[in-house]
Amino acid sequence: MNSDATSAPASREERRDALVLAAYNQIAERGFEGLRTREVAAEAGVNIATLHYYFPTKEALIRGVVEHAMRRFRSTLAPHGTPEAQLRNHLRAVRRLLQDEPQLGAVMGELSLRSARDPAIAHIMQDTNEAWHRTLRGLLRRAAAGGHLKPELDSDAVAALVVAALTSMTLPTVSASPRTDQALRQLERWLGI
Amino acid sequence: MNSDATSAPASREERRDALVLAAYNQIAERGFEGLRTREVAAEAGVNIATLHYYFPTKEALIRGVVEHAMRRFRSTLAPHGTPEAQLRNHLRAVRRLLQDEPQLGAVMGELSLRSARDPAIAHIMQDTNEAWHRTLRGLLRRAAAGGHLKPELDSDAVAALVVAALTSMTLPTVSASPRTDQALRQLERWLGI
Amino acid sequence: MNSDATSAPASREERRDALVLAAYNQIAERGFEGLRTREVAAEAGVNIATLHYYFPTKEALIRGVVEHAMRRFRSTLAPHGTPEAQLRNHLRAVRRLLQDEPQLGAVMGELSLRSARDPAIAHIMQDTNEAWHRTLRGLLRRAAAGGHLKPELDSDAVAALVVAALTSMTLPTVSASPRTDQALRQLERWLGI
Amino acid sequence: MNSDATSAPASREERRDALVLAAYNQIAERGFEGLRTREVAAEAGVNIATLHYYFPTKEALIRGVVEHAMRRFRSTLAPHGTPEAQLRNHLRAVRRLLQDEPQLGAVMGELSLRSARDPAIAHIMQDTNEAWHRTLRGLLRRAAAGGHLKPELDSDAVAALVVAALTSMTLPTVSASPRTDQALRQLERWLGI
DNA sequence: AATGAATGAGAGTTCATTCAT
DNA sequence: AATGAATGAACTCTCATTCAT
Repeated sequence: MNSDATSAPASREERRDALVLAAYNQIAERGFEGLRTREVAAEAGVNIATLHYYFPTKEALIRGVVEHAMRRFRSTLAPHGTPEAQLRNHLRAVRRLLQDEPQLGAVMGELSLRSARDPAIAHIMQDTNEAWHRTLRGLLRRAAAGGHLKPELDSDAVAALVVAALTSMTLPTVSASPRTDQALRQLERWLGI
Repeated sequence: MNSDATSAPASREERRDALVLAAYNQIAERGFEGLRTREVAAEAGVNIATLHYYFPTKEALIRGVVEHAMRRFRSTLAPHGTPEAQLRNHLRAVRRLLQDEPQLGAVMGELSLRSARDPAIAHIMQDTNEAWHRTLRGLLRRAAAGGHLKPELDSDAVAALVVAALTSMTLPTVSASPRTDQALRQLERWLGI
Repeated sequence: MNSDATSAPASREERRDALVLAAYNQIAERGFEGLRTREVAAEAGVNIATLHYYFPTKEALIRGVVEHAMRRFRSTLAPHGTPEAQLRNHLRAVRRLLQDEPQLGAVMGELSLRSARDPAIAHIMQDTNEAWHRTLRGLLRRAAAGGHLKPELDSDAVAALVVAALTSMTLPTVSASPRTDQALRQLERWLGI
Repeated sequence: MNSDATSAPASREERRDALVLAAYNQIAERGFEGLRTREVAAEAGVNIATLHYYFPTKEALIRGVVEHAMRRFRSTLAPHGTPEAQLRNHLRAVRRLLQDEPQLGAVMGELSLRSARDPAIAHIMQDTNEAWHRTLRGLLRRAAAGGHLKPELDSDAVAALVVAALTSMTLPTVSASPRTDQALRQLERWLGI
């Protein structure tokens, strides 16, 4: 619950964001299964009718959450440094992001499952995944060209494997395991970074 | 819809199984979000009250689905042959299972996410994952001991990575990608199998 | 409110009818504007969910009311005796029906207005009106053929005027006027019956 | 939608009238059942809060509509010429008015039904009807006195019948019928005008 | 004089569960 | 063992109205 009597009056954008964030947290905590508009409104400190003033339907609110999660996740995709360093940093950044903000993993997992039933989400997730894959493949190729990576690697296949390994960490079953860090380090060893 | 007027009268066990299977399919198709007991009963060809005769609550029915999914999944964990062959076969068997019975992946994904909220499911999923991990680690060790695997590999870490990679395939985002097979082949290459 | 603790258990058909009757009374009392499913359920002595067990939507319930009102009204259209007597009896029967069961007039008025927005209702009302018109025209012709009516009358036009005059009595503005009976008697005088 | 950016700034009275007219049109189109203040405000090109500045409640707005409709209708009641001509003209004027401005019939019908629940409306409608009746009766008497009408007619009863017949034309069921004009002509024939 | 933002009360509808038979 | 009927609680969404500016 967020109702802070001393907080400054929220602007239009801030209130929208607060609602999206509340929904984001609710989805992380209870899944789409347990997402209740009244709960979201309460957590944002507003009346249920106010929620509908900003988002005409629950679906519209969910689209807001999708955008938020994607923006949040894409922030990890813009590294700098040498390609090898970027690769290593990227693996660790994703891992850290999912650890520091466990909601993101949960929401991404929920969205991934929902994409099987919701073409709009499927499309967005696919786009994001494609961008992610291309970024990784680019890094792998440049690292190989610079002689800092075993040249026999198929950059497409490796990129796909890295995406898969990192994606699996959005699932509690995997991310809760104490061996997940070992798995990532093994990946780094194989990549030689 | 399963109501076959000419079918033999269903035994207690058969009816229970039919209900579990109907629920399993419903979860695969609509997620926990869209699981409706009435729909399950209808698909099993019985009245909603009959469902509650076999499963007092929706939760009880879900526990039945969990058992079913786990049994289904564990069946892939019992390979034979040389350790290297078992390893390779296992990777392919999991891949094939998820392709042939897409419901299993969907349900496993749903269960994985739900385990964050449901300790009972979390416990079962963890047990299954532990068993899976131990099986893989054993194979890796025996393969290494037989000289059929690069000896410098940390079998614990590799097993974790394999589990992660295969688990990621329960998510539509990954399993729908055309590069998933390449990723698996890359894994085989690194393992040297 | 109808909840009679000593009443016999209602059969499927009885309960349906009770709900339709409750809705019919509510529409008469408060108009479509004030029709509330919860109120209807309460008047029929059942839970709101039970109402939806019998009628999936409010619209379905309204269709039930339309049928009921039409059946109720058509019952007046089957007279017997000589054509002149039938005519006279019909005028009086309609008048009496609307006086004894003021709900019917109110509901018919509501339906008439709603037919401007609801093609299904428009169709039903039109059919009923056509049947009514034909019945009256038939009576007028037979009465004229028997020499009991001024032969110069245009039976089509007269029938239309009778329908209009009687229909106007569904409006409270008209039916509440103390001169409505005089108007009907004037009509009889002109018809010579 | 009426928002004309180039129009002169509306005066207090004009804005009030615009809102009443918008409400009048909405009632004609959707009935009291579908009357929404937001829709009215939008059609008048103002904010919903502005509507409440002019009309504190929805009821107040409706009273405004009642006045407007009554004024509109009464305009037909002031004929001139010989009594017979006035009578004939009146019948035709009402018919034409309802054809040219179908909203008026719809609104009058809605008001008539509402008068059963709303004493204020009932009172106004009754007054209007009384005035109408007296006007017609006066015309009938003068026409009879002038020898232009069958003298045996009961002017009170005939006036009531004329009012009833014309009132019925506010109902779509009647006014939509192609025989309404015939009915009116039959009335004229009987009156001998 | 006018508005964007907010809300309380309540609408129709859904759903897991229960009960009498 | 099986069901039709019934329900309490809760859901998303709507609407007339209010309030600060």
